[in-house]
Amino acid sequence: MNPESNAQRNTKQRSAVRDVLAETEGFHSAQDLHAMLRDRGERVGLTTVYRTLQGLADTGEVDVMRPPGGEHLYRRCSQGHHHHLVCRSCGRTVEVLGPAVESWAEKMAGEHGFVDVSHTMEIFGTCPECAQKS
Amino acid sequence: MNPESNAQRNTKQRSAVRDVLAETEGFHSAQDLHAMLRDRGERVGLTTVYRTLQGLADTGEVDVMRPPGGEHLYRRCSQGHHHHLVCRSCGRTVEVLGPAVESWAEKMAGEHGFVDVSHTMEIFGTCPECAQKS
DNA sequence: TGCGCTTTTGACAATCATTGTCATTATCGA
DNA sequence: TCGATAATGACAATGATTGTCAAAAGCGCA
Repeated sequence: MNPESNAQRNTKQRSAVRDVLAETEGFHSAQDLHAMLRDRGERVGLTTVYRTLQGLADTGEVDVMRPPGGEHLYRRCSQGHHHHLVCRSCGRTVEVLGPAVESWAEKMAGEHGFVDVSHTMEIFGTCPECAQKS
Repeated sequence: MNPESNAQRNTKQRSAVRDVLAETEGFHSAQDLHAMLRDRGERVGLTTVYRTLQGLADTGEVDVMRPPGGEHLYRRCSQGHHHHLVCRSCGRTVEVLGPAVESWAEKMAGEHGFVDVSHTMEIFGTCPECAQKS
């Protein structure tokens, strides 16, 4: 009956996942992160990694990206909403901010009576270096 | 050795897939479309549906959406770029136009020197009716 | 129009990320 | 410290998508 059920317990595994996320740059798949944890000697089950990431994604602590043709990629989310500009050749990622986009999305949703709104946006392109190579 | 190998042959199956797409509104999964084709008496393999959809997506004839937690959804692309407002409960879809978003994406990409830019955006929320039910 | 090369098809198997299960373990509040 | 309860993790299950390859169909050319 607890409305704000903060039943989030603080476990070693959860901290471990947070730690790797904090110490790595860029996006990584759940399986990647799992492998990193094993290399560090942490003993964390793959299932747990998945569930932890889901939880973190729910609370907005991490970003999730679903690139075409692949696994979900996770990344420590710098607080605040933002989007990504991704090079489709080398995978380089640039964070971009677009307050205008945020408010536009909200407005659109509002006009149609939608509530509890979220949105995803990704920009794909070829970065300067990759463009030069071809 | 043909550089522009337009080796696209015109088969019954391909037309059939195009036809269902043309005559249905909204998004449908590959499996959906396959089922519709069977109902019509068309004899098309599931594998072929997948491959045809991929091809159509490559040429930009159809939209692809990857909602969280599910299959890919395909839709005949109404010419012109647009985005979608999707109810995460009942799946209802509303098309929304946002020229501002388009140009913003282009500008952002340009500022970072990215070329050959495309982008995806989806807005998720709960539509008025579903919100009332809960 | 008929022939042959090449693409396409389609049934089935294989893949693989993600989720479900459930007994065991660890955490947190009292 | 103790007990209720959430979290863990090994494993199985799921299910969409892709690979395979022999058989069939399209298209260009004579």
